[in-house]
Amino acid sequence: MSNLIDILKKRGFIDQTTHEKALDEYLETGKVTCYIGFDPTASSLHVGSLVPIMSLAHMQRHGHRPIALIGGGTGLVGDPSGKTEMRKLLTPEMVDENATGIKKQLSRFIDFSDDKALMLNNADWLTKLEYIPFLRDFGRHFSVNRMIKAESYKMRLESEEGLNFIEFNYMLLQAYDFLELYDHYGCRLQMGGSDQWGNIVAGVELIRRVRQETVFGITFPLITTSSGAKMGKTAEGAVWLDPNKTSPYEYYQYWINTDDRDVVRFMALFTFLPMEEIKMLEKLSGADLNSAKVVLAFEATQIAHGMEEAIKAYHAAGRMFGDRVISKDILPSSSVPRNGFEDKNISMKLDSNLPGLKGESKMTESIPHSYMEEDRFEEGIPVFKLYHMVGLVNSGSAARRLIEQGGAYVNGKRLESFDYLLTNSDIIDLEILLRAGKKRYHKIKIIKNKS
RNA sequence: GGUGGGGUUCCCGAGUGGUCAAAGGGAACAGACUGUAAAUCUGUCGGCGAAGCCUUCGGAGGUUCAAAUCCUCCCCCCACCA
Repeated sequence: MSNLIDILKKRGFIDQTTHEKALDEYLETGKVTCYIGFDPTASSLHVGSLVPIMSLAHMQRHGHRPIALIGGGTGLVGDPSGKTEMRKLLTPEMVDENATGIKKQLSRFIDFSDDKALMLNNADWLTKLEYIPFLRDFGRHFSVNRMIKAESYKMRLESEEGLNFIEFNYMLLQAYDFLELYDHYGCRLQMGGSDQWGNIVAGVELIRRVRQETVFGITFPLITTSSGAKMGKTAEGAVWLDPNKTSPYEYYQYWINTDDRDVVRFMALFTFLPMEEIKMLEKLSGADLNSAKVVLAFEATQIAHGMEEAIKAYHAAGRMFGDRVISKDILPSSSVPRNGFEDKNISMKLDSNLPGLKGESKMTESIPHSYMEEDRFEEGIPVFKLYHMVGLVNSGSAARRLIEQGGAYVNGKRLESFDYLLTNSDIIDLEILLRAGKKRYHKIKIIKNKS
């Protein structure tokens, strides 16, 4: 009854499956092995990859063995599926480097100890393939007539840019991956984004042809925000899972800014909270949803960056935007602090985790910040330059615009002129708080000069 | 290899000698309204301490008082033909 497919379906993970009935039965047979491929196109995964990651985590939680397959080999070719443009070819060095980063991140979501999950790299077998034997053994099973009809190639076939041969090969390689994992790890289920359907089916058919066995595929829907944007994109670019590329505070903020219409859907996809509780959120509307967004942000941050970082981000947000009391009735399973700063237990817990620092001072570090020496303010610094320096805007011109449009605040006070001179008198408790627009903050921490 | 069509600011896309930092749209940013939401309206949207100046229209040269626009060579993409 609590079949995994049902659960994934309810949480919104499933777009299509191959032979659903047989797949259902297969998943009931006990511990099964499934895999998803990850492209090593960057040194970090981002929010857009969260659906596959979470689905592997769900698999593991239900006693199955996930394989995260790093596409070190396929990354050398580049998947054209659903892409309007050809991807830049990666060098082997880049692929290796990126694979390392990705591995680290996946470990936060999936437990790789004791072979409870595996991390493999298809470079291990793909780079050893020999052209002629490969063509003879596997190429003959692929119909070009069929391939060019595949939805995943369609966009490129119809585009100006076209599709070149190396990319056209991609499908064969991914199909071969599946076969390899089937042969060596008994893996009979491949999952992936909806753009992977063609590649997955190619693998299913290859295995049927060369091994006379049935294997399965599941695709996830492409997750977009209600405003139509791809998941995980902001003006600054992707929202990364690597805390050095996107800080936990920014990560938390990303989720806080979720569209009202997406809260329930995202909660189901990106947290592990029980569906019964998530369902209850449907009753909320208007500003009440903001409490739910706090829980969403907290849970998502906790999963990706750990409890400490989640709590820090939560408190930082509370200081900047005001604390929000979250009723116990909302998502009771969440361990989110529910009373803002009043929650003594949380504060104490935090203190004990951070030896040598008082909870509060450590917490503020969550907000983007930088350090400057006190004597730089002796003669004063033009405020628009400072905005540029700390990266709140991309140029002096942008800073001027921001200030002239009334979007810049220093220590909570709106700036009147772009060339206001910041001096010692603007330093409060060794800090200067810069704000750009409604919700971007940057804190300058002053380093006292030894006199 | 041949023929034709293309490469414009973040993206799409107009512009065929000066009035072009380059129409229009999208994205983005700011303000107002709000709930750190959406929608809407308004403004901004290459750089420079901003007067004016500097850099930009695939790349390198050239013609011209003046080039995104004309000429030469090169690179890349697409279509058809081989």
